[in-house]
Amino acid sequence: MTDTRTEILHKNYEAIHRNGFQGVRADKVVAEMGITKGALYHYFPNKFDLGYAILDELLAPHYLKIWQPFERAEKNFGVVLLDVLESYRDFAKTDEEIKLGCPLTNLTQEMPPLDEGFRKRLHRITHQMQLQVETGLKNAQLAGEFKLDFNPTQTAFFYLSAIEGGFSVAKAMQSRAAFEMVIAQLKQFSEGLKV
Amino acid sequence: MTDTRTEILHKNYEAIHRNGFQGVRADKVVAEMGITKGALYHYFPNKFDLGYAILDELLAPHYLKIWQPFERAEKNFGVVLLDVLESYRDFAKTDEEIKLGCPLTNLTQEMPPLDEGFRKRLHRITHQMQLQVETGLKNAQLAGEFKLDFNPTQTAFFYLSAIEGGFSVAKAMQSRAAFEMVIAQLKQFSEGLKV
DNA sequence: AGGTAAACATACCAATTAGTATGTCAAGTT
DNA sequence: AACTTGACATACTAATTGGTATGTTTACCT
Repeated sequence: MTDTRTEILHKNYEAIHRNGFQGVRADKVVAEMGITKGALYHYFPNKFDLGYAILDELLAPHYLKIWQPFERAEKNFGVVLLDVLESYRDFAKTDEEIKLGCPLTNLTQEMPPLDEGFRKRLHRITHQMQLQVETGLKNAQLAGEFKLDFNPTQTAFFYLSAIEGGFSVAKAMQSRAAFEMVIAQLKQFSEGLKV
Repeated sequence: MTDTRTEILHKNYEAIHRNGFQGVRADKVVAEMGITKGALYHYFPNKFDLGYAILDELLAPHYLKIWQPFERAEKNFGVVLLDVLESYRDFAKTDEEIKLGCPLTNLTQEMPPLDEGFRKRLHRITHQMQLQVETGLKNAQLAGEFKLDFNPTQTAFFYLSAIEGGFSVAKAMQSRAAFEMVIAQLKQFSEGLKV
């Protein structure tokens, strides 16, 4: 059995994913675990710090890990891309996950205007993801994979946008097929970049 | 001076855009207008119906109008695309608007798991937007603009995803430049589709 | 054995929330 | 002139919220 703090983090992460941060009643979440507010406020001073911990300890590591393969891309850029896209597909493999959408995007829509702590953290995670892709693209370009006139920074933003956007549109449409189509198009797009 | 109901709609729309639906205190919003809850509940039976009215009367018409040019696209597809992208840029022309993000995406992340009425409406709006793009792409294809092997449905989803995703990433990064980069890439992508 | 601190539980509270019940007033309608 | 109706305002409530103050228990340390 996992320790209480970790379980509080995970259960509240799920609740946030389902209801949004503002929709979560943190004490009800822990009550469903069979414990009380006492435990919650023992480990976290308040609701926002609980949210920060979820971002720092769960979300950030998870997303950085998904995009990590890019950092080691060179000649094999195409394979790496397929890897990452596969991770994302795994990430949203059930219909329910499609309906809930991307946790990062969810929070990015909800929180930045409301809280500075969330804003900074979401900014940093997104920035790091973008850098990971950009690094991969640059390495691949140096390795001669891509045309020389292409712009790695722009392309990195485009990859991020298309994937996160695809996740979002799939949520709106409640259709995994929509997400798959975006992935297919993204692969095609990447082929077009090759030298 | 505009009538009270319309003003309630607009002011609450802004509040939702800023705080999310769950974050809006509808009575405070009308209080800032100088009126009271009496007026609010006179025109709308409850908070959700107010939300529905905002979707039906403000958001849906707005988005459908933005994407409408596609429905008349043929040989001029490139021009039409520039038109729509320009509308989007207009839509997010201030830094503040970038920071708040796309109202449609915001609500799409927040509401569908919480309420069926929102879910259906957001689904329908997105679906209609996708159809508009798809129609344009098909017409352009028939007019000989595109390669025959391309898939209009997939491409329509891709356009939507990239644009909405670009908006979302720009919000996370608090950078209009990020949005501009995605738009630039999308234009380039479209060039590649041409015959 | 006595003391201390971590890990919770219990009981409570002040503020806020959506929503309601009732009242008022001006503009038509008959 | 009496009556109705639409357009609000005022005052209230029941439920919920995040958060706190105060136990209690168990493990550990000396």
